[in-house]
Amino acid sequence: MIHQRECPVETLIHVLGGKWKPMILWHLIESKKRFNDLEKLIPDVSQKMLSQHLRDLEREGIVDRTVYPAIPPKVEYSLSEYGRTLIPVAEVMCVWGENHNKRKYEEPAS
Amino acid sequence: MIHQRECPVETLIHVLGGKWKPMILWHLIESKKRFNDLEKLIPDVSQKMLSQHLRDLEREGIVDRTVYPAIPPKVEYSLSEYGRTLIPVAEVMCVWGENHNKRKYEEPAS
DNA sequence: TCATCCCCTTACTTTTTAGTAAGTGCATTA
DNA sequence: TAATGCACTTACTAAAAAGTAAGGGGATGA
Repeated sequence: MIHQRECPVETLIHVLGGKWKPMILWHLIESKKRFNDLEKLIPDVSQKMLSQHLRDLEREGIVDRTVYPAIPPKVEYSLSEYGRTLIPVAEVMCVWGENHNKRKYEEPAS
Repeated sequence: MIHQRECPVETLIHVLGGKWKPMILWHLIESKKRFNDLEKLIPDVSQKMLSQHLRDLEREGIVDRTVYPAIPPKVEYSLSEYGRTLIPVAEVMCVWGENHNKRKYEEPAS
């Protein structure tokens, strides 16, 4: 039975690969956030992209969305239990990325 | 001194994020390959994308390109020493990605 | 009464990425 | 003489991702 639609590395890249997704997750690691909070924390993101990426992450099970029936609306986004399994992966990626940036921008002559 | 142009997770995604890059690297882990070999190993890639991705990876220092002055031309691509530092990162990504694919395609009811 | 707050969605445009098809150069092979 | 092999590049088209701007709905505060 073949269920694997793509290379697993690509799968992860697809999950994390939106322009703002790493930033969104970064902020959600710290604590749950409201839509408005994320807008302020990620100054250049548009509402459209923020909601699109949040929906993507929700669909993948990474992010939980909690709606409080109130007016004005209140919605909270948080990293799901499953989403937390991404943290160590992101850390490894981060270390490599940091080193790569250093290599590119700090030691161009090496 | 601020040299960091982007979030390091994005940096890595950018390096690995072309449609065929993970596949290219996967094949180069095993052994060096010629352009032609890669074309055969990755059946759906076009020559244009293959050479573009190889040039990207070369520019980032991941892949070494060796030209043998012969006719017909002979060019070999291999993972650089530096490129090998990506292997453990890719492994971690792979494990998460495999699990995610399983979750999506094998246990949709959970 | 009007603006404000919150959490979005929709329509449209621009930018980025990928795909398609054809062409290049030179030696060897048929 | 013509086709083949290798490693590409170029011009053009299509598809995907992102950006921009505007709207909506209903309570609350000025």
